Amino acid sequence: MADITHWADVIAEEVLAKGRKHLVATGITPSGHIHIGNMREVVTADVAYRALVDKGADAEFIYIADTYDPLRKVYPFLDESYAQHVGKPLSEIPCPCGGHRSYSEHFLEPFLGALEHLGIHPRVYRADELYKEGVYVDAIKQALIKKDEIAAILQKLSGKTPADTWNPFNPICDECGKINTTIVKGFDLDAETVDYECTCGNSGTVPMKGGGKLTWRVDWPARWKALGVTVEPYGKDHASRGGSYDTGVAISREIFAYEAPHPIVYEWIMLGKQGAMSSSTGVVVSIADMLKVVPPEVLRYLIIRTKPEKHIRFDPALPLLTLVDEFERLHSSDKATSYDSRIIELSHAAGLCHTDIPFKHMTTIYQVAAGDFARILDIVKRAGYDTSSEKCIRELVDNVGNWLEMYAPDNAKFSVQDELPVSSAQLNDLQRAFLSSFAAILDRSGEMNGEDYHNLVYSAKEEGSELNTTIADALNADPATLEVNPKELFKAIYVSVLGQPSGPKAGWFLSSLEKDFLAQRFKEAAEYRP
RNA sequence: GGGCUCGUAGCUCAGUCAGGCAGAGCGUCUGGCUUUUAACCAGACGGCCUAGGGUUCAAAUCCCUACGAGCCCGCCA
Repeated sequence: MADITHWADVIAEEVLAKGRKHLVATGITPSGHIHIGNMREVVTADVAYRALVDKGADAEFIYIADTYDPLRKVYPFLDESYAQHVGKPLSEIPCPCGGHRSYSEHFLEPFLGALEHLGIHPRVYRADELYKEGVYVDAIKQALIKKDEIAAILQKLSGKTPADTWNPFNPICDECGKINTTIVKGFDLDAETVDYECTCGNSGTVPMKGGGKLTWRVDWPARWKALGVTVEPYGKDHASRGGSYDTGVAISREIFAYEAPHPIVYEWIMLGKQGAMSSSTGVVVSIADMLKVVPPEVLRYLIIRTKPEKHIRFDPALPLLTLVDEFERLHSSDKATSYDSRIIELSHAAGLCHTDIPFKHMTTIYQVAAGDFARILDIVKRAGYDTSSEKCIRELVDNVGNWLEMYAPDNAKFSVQDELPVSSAQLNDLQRAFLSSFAAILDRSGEMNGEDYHNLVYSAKEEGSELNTTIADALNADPATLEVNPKELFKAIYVSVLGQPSGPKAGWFLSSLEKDFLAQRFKEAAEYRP
């Protein structure tokens, strides 16, 4: 097999063939909790951007929050009082929680936090600010002048005739504040103003600067031109023939004399067995929810390893562990192909937290420490992991804790019992002898790591070993005929500590607990005879 | 009614851009081993690359058609 080129590098090569200077853009409307499909959009854009930079392009990456779009309806998560705000630009509506300066900011802030989390650092623009600063004024003039041409393009490509009163510019009414109830009556290119009438009965004049917004199908190409966008990913909803990319290409070329950006069409992310994520079916996972359980690198990996035009299936239960394992294995593998390495490299973007603690191991540590961060940190230190970045460990701990709570199957869970479990009464003589001998050795030994514990348990069946000899003495048995099944020994450990017959991999598990606690507990269990 | 994308091992998918012996991980099976909340090591099995046609010395790859799956579009991102 010849060397495989990662899709991001393929895109970068195609784009570079058109020129060296590039602007990768992505945009999302913060009308509600930002959807996971949008995560794919920004990760895709970020990766394309990084690939371009890696190839020596003079590239920039921007994110535009469409804060000037009107609120479409009172979403289920909104109070009924929001009915009065339907039709107003999101940036001009009060925040649902009262803690942000506007409605759009309420949803934008956590999303920007998520971007930071994922190591994605675009220059952020807010559409309302761009309009208010006048960035769109030239495009607005062109659109107003060439209204009929635009209408003709829309009609030709999308097949529907715009209404007589249709206009590419939607003024914001001074009176009711709405943007979707106004009709343009005239404009003045020198004064840079637009006259309108509103269905609320008001009429007036607004400045082109911040007085309204271009309709979506015109806004998009206007933005390409105004900002110089050359690469942009978008969901397949825009990719239909006659869809907004199609009309955007034509409007951009014919009205604004600007070549449309290189398209990257991406597919949706499907959730587990529930199928496509969609707000109408209620199958929705917010980015915040996703980041609660998935380390950011793994989420990037999930998206980066799959070509944009393919569905991604994401299952947050056990398959998540497989995904994390796969990532970690690839990450530390020395026989990864150049293709694998490239995927890891792109997943592990600059500014992203990375610890060397396996997710799976953390599920054990977390439960041993009952979620207490200070104790977790102690255990992690004792296990010899890198603890230089407490922040990274904190993130992993939060992911694991949330995963255990939200998605982990029961058989992945356990809890260390504060008191000796009563089920210890069932232990047989061999198990008791083992526990007391084990405890005695622990008392005398220094710190032990996972492998030490593992080896120590197995030494019980080796004739002549300290543990074997002690057990034989305790039972008054001949070491030569002593039958020791390690399985029973493990069971004794789990029963006395967890009150259940099985548990996490013993080495890791025991080394996560305090040695003195173990010695004490094993002694109690060995002597417990109700 | 139109359109977009996908179809490769039991599962999840690389490989298609740029044609050159059919690939990985997981699962399964076999052997080894110190059984651990999906142990580890070694190996094997596993494919009419959805179907049919075309181009070519050569097709999973390019072209046409059909079928299957998912989704989008009627100015509302």
